Amino acid sequence: MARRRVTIRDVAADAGVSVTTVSNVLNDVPGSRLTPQTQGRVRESAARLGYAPSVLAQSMRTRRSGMIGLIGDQVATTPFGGKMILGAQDVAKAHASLLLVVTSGFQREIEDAEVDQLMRRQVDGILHVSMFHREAGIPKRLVAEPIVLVNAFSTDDSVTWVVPDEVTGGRDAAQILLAAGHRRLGFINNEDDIPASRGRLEGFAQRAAGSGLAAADIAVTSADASSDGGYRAARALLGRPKPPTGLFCFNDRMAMGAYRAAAELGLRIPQDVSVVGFDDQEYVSEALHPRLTTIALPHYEMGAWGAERLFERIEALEGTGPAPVHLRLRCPVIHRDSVAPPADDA
Amino acid sequence: MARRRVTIRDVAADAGVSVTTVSNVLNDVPGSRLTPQTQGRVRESAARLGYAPSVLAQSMRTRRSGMIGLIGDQVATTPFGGKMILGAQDVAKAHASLLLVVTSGFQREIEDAEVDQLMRRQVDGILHVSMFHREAGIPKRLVAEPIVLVNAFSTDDSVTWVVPDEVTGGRDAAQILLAAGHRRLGFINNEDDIPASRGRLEGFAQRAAGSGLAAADIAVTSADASSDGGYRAARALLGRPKPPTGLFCFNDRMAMGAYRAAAELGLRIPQDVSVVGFDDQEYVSEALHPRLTTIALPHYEMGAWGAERLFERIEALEGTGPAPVHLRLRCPVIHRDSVAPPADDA
DNA sequence: ATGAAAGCGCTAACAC
DNA sequence: GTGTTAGCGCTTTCAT
Repeated sequence: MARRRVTIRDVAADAGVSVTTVSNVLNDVPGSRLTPQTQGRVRESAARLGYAPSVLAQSMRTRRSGMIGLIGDQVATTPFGGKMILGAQDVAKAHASLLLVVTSGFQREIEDAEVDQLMRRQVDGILHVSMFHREAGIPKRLVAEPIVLVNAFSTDDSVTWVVPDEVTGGRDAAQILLAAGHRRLGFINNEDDIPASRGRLEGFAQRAAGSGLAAADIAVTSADASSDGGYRAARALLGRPKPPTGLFCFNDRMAMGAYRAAAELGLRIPQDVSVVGFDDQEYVSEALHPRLTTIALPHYEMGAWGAERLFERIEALEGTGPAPVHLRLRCPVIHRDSVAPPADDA
Repeated sequence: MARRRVTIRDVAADAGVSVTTVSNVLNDVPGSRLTPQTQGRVRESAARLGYAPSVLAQSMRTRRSGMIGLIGDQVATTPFGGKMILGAQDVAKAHASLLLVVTSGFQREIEDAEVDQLMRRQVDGILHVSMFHREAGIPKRLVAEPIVLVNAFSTDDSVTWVVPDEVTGGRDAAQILLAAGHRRLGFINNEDDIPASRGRLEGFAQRAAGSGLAAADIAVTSADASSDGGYRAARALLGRPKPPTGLFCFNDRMAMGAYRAAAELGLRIPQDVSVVGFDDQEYVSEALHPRLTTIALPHYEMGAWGAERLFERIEALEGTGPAPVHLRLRCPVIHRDSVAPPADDA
């Protein structure tokens, strides 16, 4: 991008005014009273010359780069990561900012180096986004800088973060099944002990217990969070003497396995078993047949909310910004075709 | 990120030398002969003070921002887009550069505005990446700037681009089936007339015809490129009197539908029908049962290759860069479990 | 109502 | 071997 740029000087010369004036009219600076004629002349020159201010030079003076850094563990590669990026990007755009995206790949060393890069480029703030809901420490150099955690939380209360509300999600899943009339529920959880599995279980168990169901009618198992894991667990669960008629799966992929298990057992969905997934994963929940009823993760919203909070802190420049906020964002229920009332003889 | 930065001046003062010396040491400038002692002192001061040069200031002087712009139609959101970004990012990193990612959402107006943003920020070059293989015009303001098209081609020969080699992919798909011994082939194509559907068909037809099969034994249909579309087409195809034993689907999602059709028809995969997909879409090709044999799209590689070419052009600064190159990148075959020899009585 | 000039942090001629 | 200095393109006091 070498070609000689048009600078503010060129415009000034062309309009026969000083650079100050050009700057003042183009940024319509509050205190300055320019005659309409001058303004007109300047704008006309700028337009005719195709002048576009150098953001670099501006940043240098104003000490605001108009960029926010987005550092993710792997975020760019994952289908969900993209949504968070998009949310952040849209908000950044509204604040005349751009996103500088870097990836750390979970390694602290790389993360530090990337953070370094971002700082050297004077980003105005940092969005630290995680691929999956987890706890995250923030690099020591970043405390005191504007930063917000997206899809991750911190035990350090001074940092702002947003995560999905897994508990309510689990509760909603149970509720969908209960509302359809199911009296024997099953939950196939992820065997990894992570916030998502813990939260979804908590919500599910809470709601199920609160429904007056006998403990024997609430089955919880866990398996590898994959299609195969879901298949095996569902196979076992649905093969029991009095199998659940309403099945909640930790995620859509496990639900995919459950579909296969049901088919092999001669069980139709939703006539014989109802299934609820989680994640609303593109190309799977829609592609399954029947289309999967599921709970969506609010990725776009988390990205957008995080960016919004970040700009708040940035724009409270120098001053003491707003107090840190922690948000558990509601996971929307997506009703599709995999839930129906249980068969009468169930 | 307001906090007073350590500048080169601070280091110079601390080390008792001039800023030039600091600059020379830290960038180990070729022509300059510094005593080891000076070097040591400077480095020590820099380290102790935690000095990190301002990339902004550097860019201003050197007229290189160390950033490349990545503009995508929707790229950040899609699972494949992430891979391209990652490829580009890795290469950028190797060139001490960062990616400025913007999204145009297919609207020319927005694209122009975003490009504008990028230019104003003095990106060193632009990667124009498409969500799916297509033809793309490049914004008029960008001719003459370093730019390369990723996953898109241009009829304008002066621009460098890279796309997947769909034809060879289609040929490979046919080859997999043929090699397994199938003598009745079917291809469920995407009904949209796009480079991917055209190319895959061309390759498939070519190879199939070259195998000596009777035209009657080569069935080609097309449908909506979704799970449902695949289902319907497969249902029709496999329901024929002498159905194909080897089925190639335009993409993995259609293959997903074909699995369902086969199941309903009482056909086992791969014993009764072999299936080959395309795209190697995460979470679907692996999650299907049996795991889907497919042709992968080289997204990461396209991103990386494109970035590499871009840096070539950028680094051939001012001089006449290398001639534009056009590449059709081979799509790797992923052998999994959905292909087997046809049953003897087939 | 407009302009001169300082300076943001750095690099690169050019002196010494 | 090392230092002085002039910008890169812009914003912002402070004069006038």
